[in-house]
Amino acid sequence: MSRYNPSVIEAKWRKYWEEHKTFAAPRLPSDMPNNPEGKKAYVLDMFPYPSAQGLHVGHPEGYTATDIFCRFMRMNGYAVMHPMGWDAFGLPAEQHAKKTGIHPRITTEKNIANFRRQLHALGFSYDWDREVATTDVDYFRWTQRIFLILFNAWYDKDQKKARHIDELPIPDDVRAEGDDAVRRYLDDHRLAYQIEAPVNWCPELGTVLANEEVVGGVSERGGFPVVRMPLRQWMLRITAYADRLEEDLADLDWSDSVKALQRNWIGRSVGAEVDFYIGPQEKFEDWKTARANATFPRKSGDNALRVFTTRPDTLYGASYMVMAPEHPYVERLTTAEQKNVVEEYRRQASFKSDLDRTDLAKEKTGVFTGSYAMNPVNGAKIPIWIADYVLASYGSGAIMAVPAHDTRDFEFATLFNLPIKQVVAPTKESNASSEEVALMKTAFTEKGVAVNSGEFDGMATEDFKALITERLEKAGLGRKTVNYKLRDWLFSRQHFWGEPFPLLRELDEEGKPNGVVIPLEPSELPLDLPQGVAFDATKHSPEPPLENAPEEWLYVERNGKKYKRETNTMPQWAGSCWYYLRYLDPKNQDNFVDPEIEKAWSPVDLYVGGAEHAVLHLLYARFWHKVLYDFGLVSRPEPFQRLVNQGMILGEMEFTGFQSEDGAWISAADVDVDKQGKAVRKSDGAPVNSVKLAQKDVGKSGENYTLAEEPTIIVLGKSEKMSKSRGNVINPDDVVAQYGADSLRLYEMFMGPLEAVKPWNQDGVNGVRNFLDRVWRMIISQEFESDALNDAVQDVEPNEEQNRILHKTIKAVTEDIRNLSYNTAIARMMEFANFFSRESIRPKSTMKTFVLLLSPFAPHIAEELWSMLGANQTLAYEPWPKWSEDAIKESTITIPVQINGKLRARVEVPADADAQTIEDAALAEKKIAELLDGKTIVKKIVAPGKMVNFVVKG
RNA sequence: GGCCGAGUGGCGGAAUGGCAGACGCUGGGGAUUUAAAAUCCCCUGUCCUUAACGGACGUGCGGGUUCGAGUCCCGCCUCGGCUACCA
Repeated sequence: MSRYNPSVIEAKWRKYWEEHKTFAAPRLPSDMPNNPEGKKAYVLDMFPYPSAQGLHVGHPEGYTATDIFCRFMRMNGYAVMHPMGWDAFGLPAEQHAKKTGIHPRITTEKNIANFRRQLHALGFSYDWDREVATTDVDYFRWTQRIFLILFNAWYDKDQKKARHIDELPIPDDVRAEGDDAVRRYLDDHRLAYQIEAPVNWCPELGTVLANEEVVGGVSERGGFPVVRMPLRQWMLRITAYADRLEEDLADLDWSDSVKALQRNWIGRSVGAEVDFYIGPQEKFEDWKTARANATFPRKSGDNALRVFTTRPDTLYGASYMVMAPEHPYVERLTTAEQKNVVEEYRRQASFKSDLDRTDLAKEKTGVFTGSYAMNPVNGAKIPIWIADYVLASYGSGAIMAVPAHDTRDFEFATLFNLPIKQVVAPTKESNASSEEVALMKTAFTEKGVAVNSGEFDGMATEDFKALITERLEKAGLGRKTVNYKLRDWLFSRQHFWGEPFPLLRELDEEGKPNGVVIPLEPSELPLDLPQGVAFDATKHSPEPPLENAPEEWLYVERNGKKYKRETNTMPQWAGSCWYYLRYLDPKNQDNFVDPEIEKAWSPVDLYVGGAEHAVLHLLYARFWHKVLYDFGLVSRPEPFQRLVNQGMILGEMEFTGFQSEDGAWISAADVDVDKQGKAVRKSDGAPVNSVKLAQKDVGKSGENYTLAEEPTIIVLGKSEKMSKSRGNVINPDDVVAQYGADSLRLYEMFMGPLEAVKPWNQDGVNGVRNFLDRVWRMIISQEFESDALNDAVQDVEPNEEQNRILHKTIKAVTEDIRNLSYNTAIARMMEFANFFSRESIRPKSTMKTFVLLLSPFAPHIAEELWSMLGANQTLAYEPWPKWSEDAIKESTITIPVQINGKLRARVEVPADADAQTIEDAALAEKKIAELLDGKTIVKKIVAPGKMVNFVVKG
């Protein structure tokens, strides 16, 4: 074997690693030989959804990055936990079942087998004995167990932690009402609770869709109509953890941008709740007196409409109020004259999807209820409207509108001719033009100084906010409140292919659920999905498919009572909320993870995955983890210490030119897109054809790409997301077949920084393959069918220069791996290979060290070269090479000499030369002397070891 | 609209405030070869200039700080991602 042949050596080494269980992680880090203090690295990839399409080049990007890190850490003596598994529940398998009748489990297992084969082919150092799939009954048994923990928990706001529901104090008045009231009270406080919530039902697809699967009122896939209808749903009380989820971000090694994303999503805002009086006008003063003698009530009561505002300082400017169309007070507050319009408006609003309602392009809408409220601070009588720009699900579902200082209210008030009253004046520091503000041309939303606010005039916004909140609180009219954008988590899906809820719903004599829900005992788990459920493509109701489960599964009798199983299933997120724990102890039959093992390996030291999971998955998993933490089931409050998002890999750069019907080129600058999304000529709207161009036909002029032949014709050059429809998808299997897995791994890491978005370039794969070929030739003899080392590889000590280059390479590669700067690490190794390929004597020890450096990146070729260099076992646990600073030091260095900051010459000086020596050398340089002749040196800057700069005059 | 990120050769990209463009791709030239593949060597930011040399300009735009700015500060522009009436 004289030529580098990846297909042979890659298969060989994969087999070796598998047979020797080279990458098996020990039960505990300290179980590993020579690791008494239990140094460990838990390195985790976001596990994939095993789609029918198979692996995509985006997957190996993150997986290679973590694999390199793992291999590096092993060689540094760490016990490494590096598992892989499958996030295998999901709608595609269920849709496939509807079309073909094939059970989702069969489809899923087939897809997993394909993914597993593809990942194996890339030589990742996973401990495959720890593989889990969220669809395994033995796995979701514990997902169900954790759900029971949530179900049996309430959140104690004082202790700021979850506690068992048995410890929830029951108020006396509730207890007095009897067992049923107590039961309802408990259910209202559980971390898992039920509500009626609208779902997106798509009759055509026969399924309920998530909000993100509905675009513009139709399904994302297929474009079928979607209707919203209320359905009983399970919710998880993630909002109880909002503050902790936000605060605990501080200690995590995550990028600021992901932290910011999570903070925005949680959306904490501090403000005040304020009650506006809506009772009979003559009783206003009585009401105020009553309120002043009591504390601010938990609920507003029938005589008041509660609002949330972050700007209580603008209370004097409230000129109307708005309720969400779904607000419970709407009916009561609608007068007889307004009844018809209000009802019609509510009906229209109910048809609109969340997306339609938030379509900002659209004008605001709303109707007057006919009623008025009284401003608690000045008794002003203001009209109450309903409008869908106010959301029922945020704050109290109603607002006080201050059009002078809120852009949305301003728009609405302008449209409906409602009064606009200025109560905040801009200061000198304000960005807004005071002229525009004075002319009421725009809302002034910044901080400023109070005006038209009675006794508070002249106060700065922040001071006024604090003061008025305090006054309102004393008067029983309001209180300081914190609100979150984060909503509770809708945790049920009307799908078959998900974890069944371990819950039973009690039935009354007529066989209807009576509202009592009891959990299964842990000993009754797992609750598997039933056999023999027909996959019906023509489902006519949004009821869950499990409603059609066989009766022996669906109905249960217990203590003489009849129960029906919960037929909703859990969302796909559920399984991914805790998989990192199961990997640690995947076969445990008594617990989801042994606490000793959990404690030893936690937390995940490095977690790598796509940015699309920066919010939901990570927030949900952190939430579950904190619940487990509150119950002492995990040892740390946060699961993922360091997080890195790999950037997306785009398709190859594509050039597009435009031609008119007669074949004449049209510059892209003269092409427009018409309403149908078709390209047309700007001047006359004539149709235009897009033509794909080869790179050689394209040139560049200034900022623009142009036709090489006709530089006046501008063409478009762009890299797009890979997609089947665009036809620019790269299949990793093909790349492996053509170049080898090591080349694919190396290329993906060489493309650029891990976190950057980068376009694919097939020639680049060829480039790294050339590098591996060169490394091979550097060490292995090129003689036909020879297995020998290259004659240049000899058992000698490296000379000084060779040694310096070796140590520089060790240092650079080591530091780059620590920073995950793999692209530059590879560049340094290329320089090494370029240098040593030209050396006629290549010390064997140097070659061996280099092979170790290369091994995390290209493990197959490295193992092969390692064995050719004389080893008889894997290099996976060889000590990582160390560098010596002394070896790197050069005796002389070249220093740039600048005059007025411009490079004019270079001088050679001893590496440790002091400032004076360097200055003298610079002044002695012929060219510098010439340039300085006749000039006055105003200043000399000498940075020893770096540079010299003379500032001159004249 | 808000938040985040990015603008450096033909392309991907490199550069603790100190020699801009490492490394790779592409393109060009040469060596080797009967020829090709493979391999090896040289050149490859723009402009001016030379026999050789040499010089000017150059990191999206405009300012600033500094002896010195791709890097720091202020103001813009463009592109990408996320988010979207959250009171």
